[in-house]
Amino acid sequence: MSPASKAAAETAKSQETKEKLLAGALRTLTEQGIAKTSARTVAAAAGVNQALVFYHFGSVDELLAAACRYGTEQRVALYRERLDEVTSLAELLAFGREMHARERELGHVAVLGQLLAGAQTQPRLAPATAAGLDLWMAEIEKVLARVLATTPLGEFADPVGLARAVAASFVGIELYEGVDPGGAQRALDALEQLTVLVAALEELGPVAQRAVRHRLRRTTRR
Amino acid sequence: MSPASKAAAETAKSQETKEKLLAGALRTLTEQGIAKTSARTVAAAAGVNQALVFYHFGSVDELLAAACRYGTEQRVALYRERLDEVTSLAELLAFGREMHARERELGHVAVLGQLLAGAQTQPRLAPATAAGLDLWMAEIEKVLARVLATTPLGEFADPVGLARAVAASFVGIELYEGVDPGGAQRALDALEQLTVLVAALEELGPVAQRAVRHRLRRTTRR
DNA sequence: CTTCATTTTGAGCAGTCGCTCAAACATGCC
DNA sequence: GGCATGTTTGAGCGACTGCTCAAAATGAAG
Repeated sequence: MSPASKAAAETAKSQETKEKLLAGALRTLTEQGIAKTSARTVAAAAGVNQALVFYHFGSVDELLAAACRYGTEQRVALYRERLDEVTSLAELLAFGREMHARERELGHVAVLGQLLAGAQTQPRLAPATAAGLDLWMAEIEKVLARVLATTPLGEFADPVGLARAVAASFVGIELYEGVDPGGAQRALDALEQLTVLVAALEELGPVAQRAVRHRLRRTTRR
Repeated sequence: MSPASKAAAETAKSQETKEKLLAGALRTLTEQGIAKTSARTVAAAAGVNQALVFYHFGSVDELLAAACRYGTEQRVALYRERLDEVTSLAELLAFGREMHARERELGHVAVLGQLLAGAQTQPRLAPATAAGLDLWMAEIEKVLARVLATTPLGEFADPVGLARAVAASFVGIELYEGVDPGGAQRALDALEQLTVLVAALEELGPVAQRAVRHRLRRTTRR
């Protein structure tokens, strides 16, 4: 019986092979890229027969979609407790630096980048990629909402939109790092400097803050 | 004689076919994605024989590299004079919005995204992609340097790093737009709001500015 | 018209792709 | 043991890939 038709009744053996394939897919996606990620290469990385890809997942695209969710869930679970401790912009920046350094080794963001690029022209990949990103979004939103609540001008910021911007920009810079590592580092430094500038507003006196607030309200009123 | 060996002596006919192939490559890359961009599909889009790809460019990768530079040069030339008129942050934002809307139709940024993702695992694509992006970087740097010079706290910003950040983030958000258009729009809105906040600093009095400057100097001194 | 370099063509090669399938294997129930 | 269920395997199909090549078409110089 093909597991694609019946969602229930997953034996332990089946689940084990599935996870081998998922891990193999992530490894292949990271190390060889989506161009060289095929049923055969993934199966080889997982140490199983290539026909199992279709037995357990139905198609390569569905395997990749499942791998995207699988990998993202792993990462989010890995970072969640640390993320929950973040309450200030400075802590968020520190966390971002740490995560970037770790992800550069592990290459999971590159996986999201590969899938995002692939989804542009293969609509089947889009839902899974969006879902994988949404897992990140939800976490970032929570942290941003918390951090913004403690910022004097935070009321003008949109945590949802900012979370999207942060995640998407992060993927873009990660991709850029592949062709120009030095330039990408400089981009990150510049963004951090910009964030510090925004954070500096916290130390402004009430008069100056009111001036900024006025300006913001004026431009927000479209 | 294969044009790959001799750079000079390009007849008019040869150049015409080359440009057909370059335009075909851009169209295919935009409409079908890098996954379905092959010698045959590009040649079909260009209306010529597929063997000409190898006669004129030597390989598919070199054709894509040339197409990246070709397309980017076209776009930069298209926007340069308008970019030269930009002198303030507000004008830069307006230009960004206009360019984003136009590129969303034409899809050239998506081409850069496709190549950027492809370059992660196909090192041959990396130099051309980086070069194509550098053409943008140079223009953005010039504008940013001009805009920052008129901003009170601009001395703390790095035009080179910011140009990288802007371009890379733009590509990331453009890719994200493919899987979640609404989210991408919200991301852009949030970034614009953030920029407005920075711009609001221009209206601060000298005392408040000195406070921000002090804070910046302290964190910059690592 | 002949000559000759340049450009174009269609056929073809070796390799990879997603996917299918019948047959072998494993495992627990009677 | 027989039997049924679920899992794994290797071979193979048609389609596509990058690329080569001999032959045909082109067009300017003599």
